[in-house]
Amino acid sequence: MSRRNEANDPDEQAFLKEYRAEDFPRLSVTVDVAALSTHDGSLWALLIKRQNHPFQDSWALPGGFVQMAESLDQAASRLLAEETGLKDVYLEQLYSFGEPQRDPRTRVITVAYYALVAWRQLQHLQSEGQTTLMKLDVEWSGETGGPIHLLDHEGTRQPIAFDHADILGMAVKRIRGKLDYVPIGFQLLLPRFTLRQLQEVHETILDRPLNKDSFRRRMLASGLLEATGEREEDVGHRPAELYRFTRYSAI
Amino acid sequence: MSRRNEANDPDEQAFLKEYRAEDFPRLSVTVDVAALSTHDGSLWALLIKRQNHPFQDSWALPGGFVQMAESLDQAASRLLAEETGLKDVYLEQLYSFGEPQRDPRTRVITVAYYALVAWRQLQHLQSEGQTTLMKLDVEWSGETGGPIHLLDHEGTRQPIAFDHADILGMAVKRIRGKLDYVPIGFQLLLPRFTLRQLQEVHETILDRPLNKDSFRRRMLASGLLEATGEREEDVGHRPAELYRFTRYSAI
DNA sequence: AAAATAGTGTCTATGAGACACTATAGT
DNA sequence: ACTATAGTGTCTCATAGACACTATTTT
Repeated sequence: MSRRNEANDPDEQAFLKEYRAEDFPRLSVTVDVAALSTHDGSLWALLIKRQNHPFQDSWALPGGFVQMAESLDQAASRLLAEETGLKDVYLEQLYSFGEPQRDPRTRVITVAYYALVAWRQLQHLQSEGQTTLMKLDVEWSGETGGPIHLLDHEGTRQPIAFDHADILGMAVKRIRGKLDYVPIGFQLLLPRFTLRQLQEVHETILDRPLNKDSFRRRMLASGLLEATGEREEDVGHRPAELYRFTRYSAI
Repeated sequence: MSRRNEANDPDEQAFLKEYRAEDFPRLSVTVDVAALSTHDGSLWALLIKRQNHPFQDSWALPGGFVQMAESLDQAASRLLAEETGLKDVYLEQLYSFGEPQRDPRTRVITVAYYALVAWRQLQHLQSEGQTTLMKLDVEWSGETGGPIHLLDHEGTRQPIAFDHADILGMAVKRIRGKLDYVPIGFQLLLPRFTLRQLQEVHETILDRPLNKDSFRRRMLASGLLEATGEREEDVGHRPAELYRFTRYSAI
């Protein structure tokens, strides 16, 4: 971040004293987080059932108001932790949504974030009734974009609050594009993983099969993987080598 | 956009009537636009000299407050037109900046946009004193990212207001990444252009030389170019074919 | 031994870079 | 004719996909 370079100008001090923030339009800013995971060949998102109007009983992303003294990143991290208990996950700003009527209560602009979480890290959350994991039904291929649908465990479509279907669609579009040149697949796996598991994560995100040989070569040539010398256990076939990410980001 | 699906629930109507927006934190939201162009092997940005504190006499991006009834995209388009006269340009949301102290007056979150404008379209603006074009000095290569510096026509560094050096840096990073798979180069050229001009735009954005043969093949194979049958004139060497973009976005 | 997946070696197709060559304008 | 750049043809090299083959575990 660049920093201010004229902080002690007395002229400026006088100006700031006279400045009245109320003279300019002020509106609400929220942060919403699309926390995504992969499991069983599908993308899943963490959602919260709305208890109140508007969109009562619809499903919404965890999120809330940005406080006056916190940055947007801090707000995203705080709100995700407060509403779902998730901490220390890969979190990145996605896009800001600001259609005037997106919230019927008042003008609210939301800065959307997405998080990538290993499925195993979500298992203990699933028991708590407040937050639920739901499968994403993406009707478009590639990076076309557009809203997605939510499917419950029986495969029934569930209603989504506000424009959160657009936010989730944007998150899917973003991670599909990013997967080609940034190793985000690791964020969806435990620290030690097999190449097959990594390939499954990629195939789930991209929603298309990948060539096994080429995928192996590409990953090993990337220099981002490190063989641990350990192997899978109890797998009913030849066990695969376990790898780790050499620059496993602590976040 | 998804739309609301429960608009006439009387219970919800009652709820909305009781809702008081003042009960929640409200802050200022602005939109800032990094309008970029290419010329003479460099990237240029459109800047406005600040007349008032804070950052008096520093250079700032065109921008301003989002009005209550307009979308973010509309605000970006309106503010760019109001402050620079530019209309109908390629405009896309970039990133939202919300460090608590980024504006010393009050808490302001800005949704940054970037615009791509052909150099020729900027020529008539240059005479007006209020807005100025300045060369971008990007100290990092590739998509590393980071703030940039402004250079005036004599090559002297100029001060940048707020965190606008970060916004400009983010814009450069974004268009470098996007150039590989989205044909944004056309936005920086007139409707008819030669392959050499298109290559120069790419080289300027990426800040590295590109292979001529490979570039030609790639562009012609993309299916996005259409030969017009016309040729350059008065060029002092064999004139090149003029091409047009087959899906020239009207925006 | 059978089943299942891990992992290797090799051939081929494709695209990028390099380079030599021809083409066509102005001077 | 000379200069400068446009545009073509071809060779090589790197990488992805395809496929055959071997390796190693559980049952």
